Amino acid sequence: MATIYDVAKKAGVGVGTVSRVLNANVHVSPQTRERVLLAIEELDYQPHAVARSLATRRTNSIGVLVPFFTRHFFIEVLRGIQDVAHRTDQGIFLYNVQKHDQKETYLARIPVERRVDGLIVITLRIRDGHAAKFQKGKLPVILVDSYHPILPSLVVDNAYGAKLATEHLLGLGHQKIAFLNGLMRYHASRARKDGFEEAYSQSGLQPDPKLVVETEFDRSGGKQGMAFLWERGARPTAIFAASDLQAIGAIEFLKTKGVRVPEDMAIVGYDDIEMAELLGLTTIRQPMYTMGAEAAERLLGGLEPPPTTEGPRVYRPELVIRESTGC
Amino acid sequence: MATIYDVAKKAGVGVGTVSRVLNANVHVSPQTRERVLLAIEELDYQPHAVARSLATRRTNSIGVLVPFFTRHFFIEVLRGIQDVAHRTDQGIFLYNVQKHDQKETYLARIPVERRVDGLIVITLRIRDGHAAKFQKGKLPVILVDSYHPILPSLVVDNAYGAKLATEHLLGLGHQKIAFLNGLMRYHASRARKDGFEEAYSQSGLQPDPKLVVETEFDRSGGKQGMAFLWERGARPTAIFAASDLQAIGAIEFLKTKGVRVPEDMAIVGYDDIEMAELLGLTTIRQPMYTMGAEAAERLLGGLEPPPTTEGPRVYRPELVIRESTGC
DNA sequence: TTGAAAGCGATACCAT
DNA sequence: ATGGTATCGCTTTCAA
Repeated sequence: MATIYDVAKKAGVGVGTVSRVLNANVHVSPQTRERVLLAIEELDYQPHAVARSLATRRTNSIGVLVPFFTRHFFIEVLRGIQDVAHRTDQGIFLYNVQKHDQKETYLARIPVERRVDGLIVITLRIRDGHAAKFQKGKLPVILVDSYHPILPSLVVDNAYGAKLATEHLLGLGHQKIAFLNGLMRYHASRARKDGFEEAYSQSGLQPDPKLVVETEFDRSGGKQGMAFLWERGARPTAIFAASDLQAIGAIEFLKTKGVRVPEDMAIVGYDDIEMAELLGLTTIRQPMYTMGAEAAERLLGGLEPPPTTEGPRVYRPELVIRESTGC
Repeated sequence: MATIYDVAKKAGVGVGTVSRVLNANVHVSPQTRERVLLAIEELDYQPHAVARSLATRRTNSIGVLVPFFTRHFFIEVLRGIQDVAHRTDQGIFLYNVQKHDQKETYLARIPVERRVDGLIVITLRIRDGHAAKFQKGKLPVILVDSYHPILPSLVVDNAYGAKLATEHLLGLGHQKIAFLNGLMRYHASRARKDGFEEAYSQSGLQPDPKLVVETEFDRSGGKQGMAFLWERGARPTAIFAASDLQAIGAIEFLKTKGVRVPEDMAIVGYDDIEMAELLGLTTIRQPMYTMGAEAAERLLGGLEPPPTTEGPRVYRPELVIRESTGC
């Protein structure tokens, strides 16, 4: 494999000159540049990325720390990241977290290992200890769909999303709306609860606590949650589920009871996964691609100190109306 | 940031010794090892990955070149790769191809840039020129769901998959089976056509060419393909679609015609995407996770010269029977 | 067992 | 404008 020395020798110049040509440095005469370029061509030379990184102290790549369980969300965010990364000629280093301890080891290692110039953390919650280290350390970090007061964060307004969904249902004339929320240990669930209640109170109505249940965000969560409500005797006319998967699970359960959507029951999901469109599920869409792109842009653009006081960048989700709410 | 020199100084030893401790080299006395370990601890030292790579000429990471359009397939394969990569402490460098020219630039650059120790190419077809370069060059490559005679390849037996699907339908008594195939420029489509025909001929029947159509692998492809057959007057009793998305598109079209699945029409898809389970779609499942894991294992395990004569490793897909074929 | 020094392949400063 | 050389942070001989 040819090195910069081989090129220099072949072109009859010093390595410094070759480097200048490589880096589009102005201080090189057209003739020499030509000679160097020729030598590069003949040797089929390409600079060694690792050596270059060591010298420049830049790796030209960003790390993405991601939990695999958020497939759809992660894929979309990743698409956004990838687009701007590619545009700016940056590589993407993937740190996937499948088990909890992986997160810890990664978080401890990535900053010191310095294999990447910056890190985007998706969905994963960052503890104060790590946050402080990041802030002190020189590795820029940005959180997507996760929030920490001293780190730049991009979050979605969950309360607003829930409010949108609930208002939509209330606007349709529904008064008995079941709420299949996620578990309260997730911040998203708590925020969505607020949004749900706010929509109700603004309409002058009261939500029925008997129609609220908390389950896992997945399909069986929705199924079980709905079953639980049903057994309990609840007979809502509409459902707001905190995830599309929960909504789908609920629909599955309802089907066994002969309840049709949307004829007998209106339903709104959350996430706008691929299936939502297919099933005609009204849902809340989050700007995942945009968040990924903006995260990458901010990471690459400015490595300014994190704007601590600024608070997180908050994105507004939108309501996507489909057949499941009978329109 | 602490370097190995800081550690050496603090421990009162040479950098070589520190390096030996770091790399679990035997030639170091217990006492010195202790001292070094202590210094490392106190300085919170971690070796600089880039510098280490330059010295060892190993990056401890593998590249994954992937087209984003094969989302589900790619995600599953990636999960397999990630599992073994993590186990062997390797990083994953993601090269995503969204536009065609990206593939070319990546393929040209990755080998010389040497940012990774090996490369896994997913689904993308490799031209002879690149293949030859890879074979000559020192960067090990392995193809998943793609085949090139001089490169190690992991492929799925598409003919077999199609045969399984068709046999299933024939076994159910269907004689007029529509085949929504992919475009013939894809190898997969050609192989599946073979499998489709083989199943027929083994059963002593003849497929009706009027029931075969080639479309894109996506949902609208299925919709349009089915519409095309329908307009043409075709009235099959069953459908074999070359992708789940095509199957779903076909179902959507059929719904507009009042044709119910599976009552009026049996249907088999291909891929076993998430939605397939949800919709109760009988389909063909490919061992994606396994292929990813094996690809990574082979890449990391042996960097032996690619077994040219060996031919590709062929995986057998399996039939997953669900409600859409009325069982 | 250990320390010193020579790479690894680039960049960047300092002379010229 | 250009060449020479120190430097980046580590590994790995080579002596001692």
